[in-house]
Amino acid sequence: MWNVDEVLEKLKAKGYKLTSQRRAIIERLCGRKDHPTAEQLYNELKKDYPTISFATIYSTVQLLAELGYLQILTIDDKKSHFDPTPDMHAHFLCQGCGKLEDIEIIPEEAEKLKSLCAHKARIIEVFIYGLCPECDKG
Amino acid sequence: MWNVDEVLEKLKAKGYKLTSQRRAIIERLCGRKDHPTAEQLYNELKKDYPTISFATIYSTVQLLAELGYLQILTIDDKKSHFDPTPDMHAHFLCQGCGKLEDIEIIPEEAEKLKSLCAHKARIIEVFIYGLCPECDKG
DNA sequence: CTGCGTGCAAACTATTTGCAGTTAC
DNA sequence: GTAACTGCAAATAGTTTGCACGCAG
Repeated sequence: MWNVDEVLEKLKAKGYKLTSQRRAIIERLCGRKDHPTAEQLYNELKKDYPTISFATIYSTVQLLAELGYLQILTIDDKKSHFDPTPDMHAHFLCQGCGKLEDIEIIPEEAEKLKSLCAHKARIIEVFIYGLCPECDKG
Repeated sequence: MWNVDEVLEKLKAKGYKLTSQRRAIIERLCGRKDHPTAEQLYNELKKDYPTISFATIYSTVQLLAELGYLQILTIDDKKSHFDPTPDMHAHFLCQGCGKLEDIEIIPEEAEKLKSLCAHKARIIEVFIYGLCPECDKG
């Protein structure tokens, strides 16, 4: 898992400006295990940055995705979820309650998946749809 | 791979009406190896059904997804692609040219993926993003 | 000082929805 | 006959964009 300074270094090295908004977004994402949407981030950041905008959030998040620090998940067809954990894992979406969870993939398995594809694979995503134990009961 | 009659039977059995539009959409999807978008289907169907609407296409496609005859792919964050092939396989999206390809997964591998998840898995999707050989060259 | 980044609002676009007319059964 | 389906148009909502201002380097 990356830390804030590491990402800021990289941004500087690539010639991007270190604005307070970018810092705030990176701090907000650092170490998270959940998968916030743009709206969620916006609401959280608004407390400290009342004027922050969706434009800034989307642009920063795209920047982080390009640098490999997060993935923009399209598992939910309504909105994007941001996943700041770079090591490969699968995602489970409960079709009952909409809960989104991480599922571990052993590295060996991940390697096999990568080798499936003759082309140069940059990113692999595994999405599993189903019912979580609670929704399965009801 | 399913055939048209099989799907029509199932619809009838479930109490859905067999309209000419549904028939046309199912016929149009049967045996396809590509992954058309709603717009693509719309343009193709317009030739025989000049009054067909997106509402009908979307609703029929959702119905087919519920019955397990196709998957609605969210690999492309702009629009949905419909995949009428029910056997499990991965999808590759070229980030250069946007080309969408099937990647085979051996059944054994698919089973392993399913067992990753403690919950009841209905659908598994594997999306691989990268560059196709042509785009990788340039 | 210079240009990248931000914030606002407007634009965009794929998909969904309401409703009146139509059709399968 | 009647409930389900269709087609149109309008609504929806997440994301993107244009532009003027502000701030980092």
